[in-house]
Amino acid sequence: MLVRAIHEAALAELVDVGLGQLGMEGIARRASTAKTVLYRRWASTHELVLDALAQAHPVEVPTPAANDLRADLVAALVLLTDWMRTPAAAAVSAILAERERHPGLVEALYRRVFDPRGATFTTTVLRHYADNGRVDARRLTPITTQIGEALVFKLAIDLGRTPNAEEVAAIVDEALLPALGI
Amino acid sequence: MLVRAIHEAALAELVDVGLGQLGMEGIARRASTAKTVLYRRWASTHELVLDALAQAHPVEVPTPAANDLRADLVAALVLLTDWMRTPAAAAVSAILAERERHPGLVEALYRRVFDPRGATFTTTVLRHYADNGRVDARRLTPITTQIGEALVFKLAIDLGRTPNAEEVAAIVDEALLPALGI
DNA sequence: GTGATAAGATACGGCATCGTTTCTTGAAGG
DNA sequence: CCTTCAAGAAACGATGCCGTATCTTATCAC
Repeated sequence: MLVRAIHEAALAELVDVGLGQLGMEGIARRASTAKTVLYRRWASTHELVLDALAQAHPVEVPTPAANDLRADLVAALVLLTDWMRTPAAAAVSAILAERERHPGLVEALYRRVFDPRGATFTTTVLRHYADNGRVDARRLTPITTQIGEALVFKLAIDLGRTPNAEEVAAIVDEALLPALGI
Repeated sequence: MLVRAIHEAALAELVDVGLGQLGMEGIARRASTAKTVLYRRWASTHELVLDALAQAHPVEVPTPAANDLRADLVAALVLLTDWMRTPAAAAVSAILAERERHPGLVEALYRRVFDPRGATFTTTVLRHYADNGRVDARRLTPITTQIGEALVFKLAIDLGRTPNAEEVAAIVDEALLPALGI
């Protein structure tokens, strides 16, 4: 489908040249179409990108097994790293990087893409175990629920690549579980 | 001094328009000088920005008191949040955001600005206490030494502002100290 | 006072993108 | 077969940045 090709081209172009250099001309080139076609449908590159992200494959949701906290946490964070390797994630990070310069775009991104998709990765797991009494609910603070994601992001920045399964396991063992009192 | 004004203008312009839109023309406008002056000294906007960052005020170094681990960790992270509020930090984040698109620039940034400045914030403190035997040295892994910084960055992203002293203290109490076995 | 140097202003041709307009091509539906 | 509508191609004037060249002005050293 034409629209699908344009969506993919928009995200790929965004990742390649960055939000600051993103233009209809470049997207049209990459999609092998004419920019007339783009202007007929979208008023700006920002709207086009938001549309592309809204149509992108949704993120998988962790399904806790309820009897192995450590494995469920690792699985949730591996889901996160898997998503981080998708083109959509690269596009999202290119947008979030420019939060200061385009606050409206970031806000629209949350409203149209993220908010309709519930909670974050480890939070889903942690709430599940807290409901079962296997984790002290008082330990679930705005800090502790972010440890896993925070370290995944930090390692991704420092290493220049997304953490692998062993590194994710180390995050769970060395940082997350201790903070839960385990 | 003229060069100083140009350096400040370069960083301010970078933060305002982003690395993708950064141009000599804009920097010259902001510094109230002529393009000619810039081209006489610097070959590209990237070199100019690197120069500006190398000249920027260096980051303060934590000085552990050696008898209060918690207070020293909080102080180290507060130093980090203080630095994050400087124009230089905003410029650095604008550059790191485009790591994928300008790897050479990021590499030069590390080589010319960061590497000459030793270790990170909490690491300095943690190594100090490990040397004194007050912290189990085996607990100092590539993961645990990054917990503080990782959560400061994550909170900064999620909140859209740099964490305050109470939030930093919560990071230390709820995540960092437990991971150290305390 | 004179000479040297850099700041600063202006203009240049070249080029790319902007958003729009016009026209051609092509495929589907009746 | 023929009509219709969107895709696609090409060109438009406008704008702005590129990097350079030219010329004037201001500030020093001597």
